[in-house]
Amino acid sequence: MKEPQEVFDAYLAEKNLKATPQRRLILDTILKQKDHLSSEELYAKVKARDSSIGQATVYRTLKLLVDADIVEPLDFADGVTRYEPSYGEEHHDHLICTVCGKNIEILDPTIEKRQEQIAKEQGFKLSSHKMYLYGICNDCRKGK
Amino acid sequence: MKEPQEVFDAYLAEKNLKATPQRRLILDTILKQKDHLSSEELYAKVKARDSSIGQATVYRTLKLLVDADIVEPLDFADGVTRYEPSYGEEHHDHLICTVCGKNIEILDPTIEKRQEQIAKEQGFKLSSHKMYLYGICNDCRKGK
DNA sequence: AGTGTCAATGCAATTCATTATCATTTGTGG
DNA sequence: CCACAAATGATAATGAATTGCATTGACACT
Repeated sequence: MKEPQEVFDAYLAEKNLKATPQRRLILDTILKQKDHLSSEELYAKVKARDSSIGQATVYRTLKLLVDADIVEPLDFADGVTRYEPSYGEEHHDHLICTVCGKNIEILDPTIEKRQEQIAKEQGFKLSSHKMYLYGICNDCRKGK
Repeated sequence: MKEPQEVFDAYLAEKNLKATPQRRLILDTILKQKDHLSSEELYAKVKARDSSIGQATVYRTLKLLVDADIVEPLDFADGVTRYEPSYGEEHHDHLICTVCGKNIEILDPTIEKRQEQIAKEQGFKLSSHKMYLYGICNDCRKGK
């Protein structure tokens, strides 16, 4: 499989956009991260490596990465959009603790299959889906 | 079954809050609406009936209605939160056409059950969930 | 009716994430 | 190496949502 960086370069070339050091650095920073980063957090990490980079560039690059299917936006219902690398990763959904913010990745074939089926029944060609389960985790329930 | 207005009154009474004409008017306006309204749109409709009502009151009342489980917030990923009456309605998810914006309400017991199960397996007490299926509807595929 | 209390309101101002503007700099294909 | 479109960083602007505040209103008790 191709490296994410190569995929990004190809995407940029195809769109007649430029491969700049900033863009490379931003992608590299996301890839190095296991967690789901908000653009704010990402900006902080990027800035630590090159303090001259501006917020706007981070936002702009994130958009490109999402469009290039290298990164996926997540909505944990706390007002900020988070991102995770998606290129080469298996699709998964999220189970989120609304108290501590902990989140667990889930993958359930039963659900995935039903989703496809439902869409077909309605005459839709499914292109993507989002599923978020919100709840309170064990620790937070005990911690009361 | 009780009327939504009664439920709201009961909720307000329990919380030592007041049943004001503005609040009643806002709830009434939502109930009269079949579509999913953003607070902006709701504000416009409310203002048409009583031009003295302020935006903030609409926001504040929506929060109360959500808390009272009379109304449910929806997130169609377009930056604005929409609301729909949920009291007395069966829970459902949404299948959205990314071309024309059409959205179909779906309800699938299989998925609902699996969601509960998954949460339990992870030690979570599920409080809510969101599931959105995005695709292209029959009409829009033909219309090409 | 008068008064005390406290929530509710409308307005304006504010917050916060995200986006647009713009002058300047920098890749990239020729 | 050049020309030029695209990218950048700084900053201003946007837009949804929230908050502060002075005023108003509702209700209970006298």
